[in-house]
Amino acid sequence: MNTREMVENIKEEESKKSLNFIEIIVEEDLKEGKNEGRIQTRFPPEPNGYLHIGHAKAICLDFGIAQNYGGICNLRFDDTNPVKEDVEYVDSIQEDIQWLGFQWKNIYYASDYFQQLWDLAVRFIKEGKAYVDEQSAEDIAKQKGTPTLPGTNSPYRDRSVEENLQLFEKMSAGEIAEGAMVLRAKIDMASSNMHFRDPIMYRIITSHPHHRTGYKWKVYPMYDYAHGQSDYFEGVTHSLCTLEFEVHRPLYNWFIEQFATGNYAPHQTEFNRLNITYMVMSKRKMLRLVQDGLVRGWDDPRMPTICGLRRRGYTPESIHKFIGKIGYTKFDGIIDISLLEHSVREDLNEKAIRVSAVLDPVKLVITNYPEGEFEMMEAVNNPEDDSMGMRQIPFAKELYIEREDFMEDAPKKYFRMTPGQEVRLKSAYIVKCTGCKKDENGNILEVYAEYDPETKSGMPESNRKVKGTIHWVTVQHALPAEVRLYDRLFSIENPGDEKEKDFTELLNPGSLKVITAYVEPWLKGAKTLQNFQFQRIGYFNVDPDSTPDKLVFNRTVALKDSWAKEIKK
RNA sequence: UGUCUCAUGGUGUAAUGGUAGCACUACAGUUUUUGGUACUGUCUGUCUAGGUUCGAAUCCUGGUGAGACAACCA
Repeated sequence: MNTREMVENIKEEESKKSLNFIEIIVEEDLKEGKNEGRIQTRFPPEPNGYLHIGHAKAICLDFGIAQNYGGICNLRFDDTNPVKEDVEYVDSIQEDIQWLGFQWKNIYYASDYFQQLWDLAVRFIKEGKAYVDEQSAEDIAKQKGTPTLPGTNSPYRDRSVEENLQLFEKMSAGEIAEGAMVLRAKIDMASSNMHFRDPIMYRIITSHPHHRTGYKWKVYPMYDYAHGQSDYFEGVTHSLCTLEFEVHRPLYNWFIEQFATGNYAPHQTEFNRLNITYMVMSKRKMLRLVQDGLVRGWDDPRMPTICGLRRRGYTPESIHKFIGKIGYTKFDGIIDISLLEHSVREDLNEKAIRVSAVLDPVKLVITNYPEGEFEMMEAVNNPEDDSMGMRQIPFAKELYIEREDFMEDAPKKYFRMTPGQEVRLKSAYIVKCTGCKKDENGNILEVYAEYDPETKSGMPESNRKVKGTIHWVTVQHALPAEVRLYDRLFSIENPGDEKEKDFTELLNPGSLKVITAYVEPWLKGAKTLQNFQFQRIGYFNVDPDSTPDKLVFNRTVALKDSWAKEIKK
């Protein structure tokens, strides 16, 4: 293929790649010359919890759009509610975004705009578009009506501008008790959109310090008021958020229209939020898992948090692959978890060193192998990638093999160790099983086999066709390691029951099993969070809990396993 | 008996009036120093009834179904 053809191919590939509906909107805006061809997005988390896989979807979009269309993406903390927020979360959010491989242009805080927002609120009051209400929260809720019934006006709705101004000043000065007054926008209590029924713009919070401004402010702006204005202040062109904010959009626009001048206005577009089968993904529930001690922390490998996934062994690339597969639409669906698991396998298959680890050991004695001797075998690190090289592993007379790799009376389709059958010991010799020793209850104590010295891996005779290959470690050299078998991410068995019952009752109870396994001796020096594939078992990484004396592995995900069914037949 | 939004195989997603395609799952086969990986194949789809059009998944109308909205949360 010549260069021109290659270029044509690439062009063709590019044109085949279909755009999602948001990219189409962006391209159209660009074509129409909106905002002078400027593209600006933001990722606006509230620092009240750790980022999870659902945020990764938003992050990939916010940062991705900016990257692909020559725009910028800022990180903005939506920190307008000091009751729930903390610097701990501010730090973890930054770490996780960077771990995913994204870098914001600027870092902003909604709290940076408190003065600006307050001044603007005063302007709203002066223009008769806002008023101070001193009813209780219950009364305000009652007057709000229901989605099918219009609301009624507050008795304080028609205060004079002067009085409103005075009261708002008092609220802001800390002279009014928390909950006693709020500032509301004066819109339409009969609107068919609940959010237009005089939404609250400011509430008093004096009981909690703000993580950045301390006790300086006594009143804090609400989301609907603060978010759109912040977007406007920053020059955001595309404000991307999830579907549940769809009904907020008219209000988002209304607030901006009240004061915006010129041609520029940010535009909100909503996409479907990420749902994965069985996965617990609400911040509230995740907080409970942490607080109730059901997990070891936000980075517990069963958590769907970014840091949990990282500790579990997920790579940033695997998460990108996953997000790339699910797409952005307006359809509120639920992704099968197998797509996520496939994405990690796909990535780790190319990166993880293959390692022998015996999880449920039974002793195999090579009866014709010299006593007390051992030799080093060369093992391929990764058959998918020669550049990952080879490693040396010891071989000796006494080995551990997987208990399930021996069957005394085997069915036809069983290709592993059974008396009279040849099997290959991975990277070593072909051996022929000769029998086993059992206790009085029929439990297998030892398995016996004879090796063929001509079949050492790499020698011509080793090319002999043998149906089965099994993994092994030597009794003498093998390293015991703690292996944490995480079934799945923390999951609920039956999401349908969620509303009826306490969700902690619905959690998958068997999601963590800790066992001791025997691994290749060189793993003692393995680095934390490094990924391995344990032959035929799954992908594992070295947990940060490991010490020089004790290796700890987490199972990232099991290998796709089709042979259990084969044997049944 | 409100407003907004959505509806393509089991799941997710393309086709932007012109051949319904891709991925996951499931199943079958080929290769293989692990039955993994890789490759090949099979099954399965436009919610419904009308209309516009030479032609509709796509546009229009009516049904049906699903989700969001009634926090001093974001």
